[in-house]
Amino acid sequence: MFNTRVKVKDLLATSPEGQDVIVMGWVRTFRNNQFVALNDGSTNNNLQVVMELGAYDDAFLKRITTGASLKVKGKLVASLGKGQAVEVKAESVEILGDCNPEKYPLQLKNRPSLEYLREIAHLRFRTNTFGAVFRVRHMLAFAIHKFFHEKGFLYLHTPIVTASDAEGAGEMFRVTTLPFDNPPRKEDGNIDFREDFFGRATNLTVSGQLEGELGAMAFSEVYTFGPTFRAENSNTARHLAEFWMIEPEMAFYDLEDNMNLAEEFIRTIIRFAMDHSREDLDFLAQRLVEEEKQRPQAERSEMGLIEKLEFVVNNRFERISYTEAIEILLHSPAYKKKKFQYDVSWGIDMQSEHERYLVEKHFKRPVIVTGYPKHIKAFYMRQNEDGKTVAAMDILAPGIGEIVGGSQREERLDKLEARMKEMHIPTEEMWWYLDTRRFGTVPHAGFGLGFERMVQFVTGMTNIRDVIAFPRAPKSAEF
RNA sequence: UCCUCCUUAGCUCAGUUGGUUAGAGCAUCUGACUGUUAAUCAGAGGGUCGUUGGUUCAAGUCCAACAGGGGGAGCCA
Repeated sequence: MFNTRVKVKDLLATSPEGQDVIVMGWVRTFRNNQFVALNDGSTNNNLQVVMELGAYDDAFLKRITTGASLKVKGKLVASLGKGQAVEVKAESVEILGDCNPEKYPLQLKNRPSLEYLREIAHLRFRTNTFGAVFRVRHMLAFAIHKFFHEKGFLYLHTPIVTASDAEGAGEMFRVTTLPFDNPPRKEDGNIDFREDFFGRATNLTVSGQLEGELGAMAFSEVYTFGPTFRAENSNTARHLAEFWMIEPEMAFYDLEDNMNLAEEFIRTIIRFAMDHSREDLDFLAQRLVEEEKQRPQAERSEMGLIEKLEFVVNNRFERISYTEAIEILLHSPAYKKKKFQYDVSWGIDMQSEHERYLVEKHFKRPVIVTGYPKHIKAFYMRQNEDGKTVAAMDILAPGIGEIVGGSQREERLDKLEARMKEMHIPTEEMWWYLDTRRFGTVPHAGFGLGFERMVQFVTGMTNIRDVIAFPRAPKSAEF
């Protein structure tokens, strides 16, 4: 019976002919004991419900407070007021849930800060900003599945709990059922994980890539899209301990195929969000304009949010080699004026300041950098003929830095094993991974994309904790 | 983890060279008004100044430690 209701978004797009409607939602504001701005999360726009003066007693009217939930039956009519095209003339109003205004922490007229809203993350979805952010997040997630599905990729669910093999992607969260106070120990004093639930040490996954490669060796093209965990003590606006990552892995792809896919992927999902979440993106763009007004002129961005997204959708990404990137940095005015804090030379792992210079100052667009020195990259990346570099590619985006990291994988067993030994990665434990190179190996490639960074880029939100529903970060796991 | 800044009413913020009873706007409450659009108008209540310790005749104000948060860096997605 609740499903006889019509969503606010649909009502606002309906031509008013006095038809009977049922609408439910939460009160945003209540003016003049007559006008309820009702919101149900389907859009940031509120539906105006008009309650006839004198038709309700005072005690009832006092219960219609910001945050209270209502069921309204009435007629959809053309609005007499100027702020909206349609409104509902109420015939009955039922309060589904009261909301004590003296205790309700979300009084929207107070313009609460993002930091405050983070402390009430269970309620922040009811704000326009977070309403828009999470609808856009949803639209991007949907676009991602749509993109890969239409290309014939198989959605592979890689495990959340993994054995502690050397994947080398960062600090891990341990998964165990052993007692903390007195765990079983081996003779040498170390904890005996043979006694643990899985009979070995296990952790939360830091990447689904290796398992993704196994899938690609049968299905040709797969992708994973799931939660990923890093126990790094990172306190920044672009790191989380729990985040969502998209990792496609493709057989019969070389590095160029990989770049082409990554670029098409990014462009396609942004286009999709612009086509299907335009209202929310316009709202977020306006929010950014207001935010920028608080900043000094020099720190303001050159492009608005919509312009920036249009630009990315309509322009090719710049593609340069690592060696060219170093050359550009060495010949840059910033380098000559000693503006960089960290020195530049071939072989360095580029710092944030270097990446930002390339993306934001030199090219002013997303940049794909390829051919990194092998000593700063992972063991599984395909070694180039020069003996110094690997077939890696990073996509750097304005404002957030590295958004994609990928490579063509080393498919040659001898080269891969030699590299693993050099990097002290135990080949015995990785027998299952090496089997793909033993039995019908093929050239293949893939990349990883941090979903929250993508959402940041599209929504313009500067703190990653504001684009995930319940952020997990050092010293922070409320809700 | 490092550097730096911040923490005053429910929220956003003022608070002078340390000085008597800590302020504003909004929110909330009471009343007025009633086609409003962040409604408007009048009035009221609301504070252990993050915590602990120190300096001083006197601390919101100075010092230290700790906690939480912002910005930047490292690690990375």
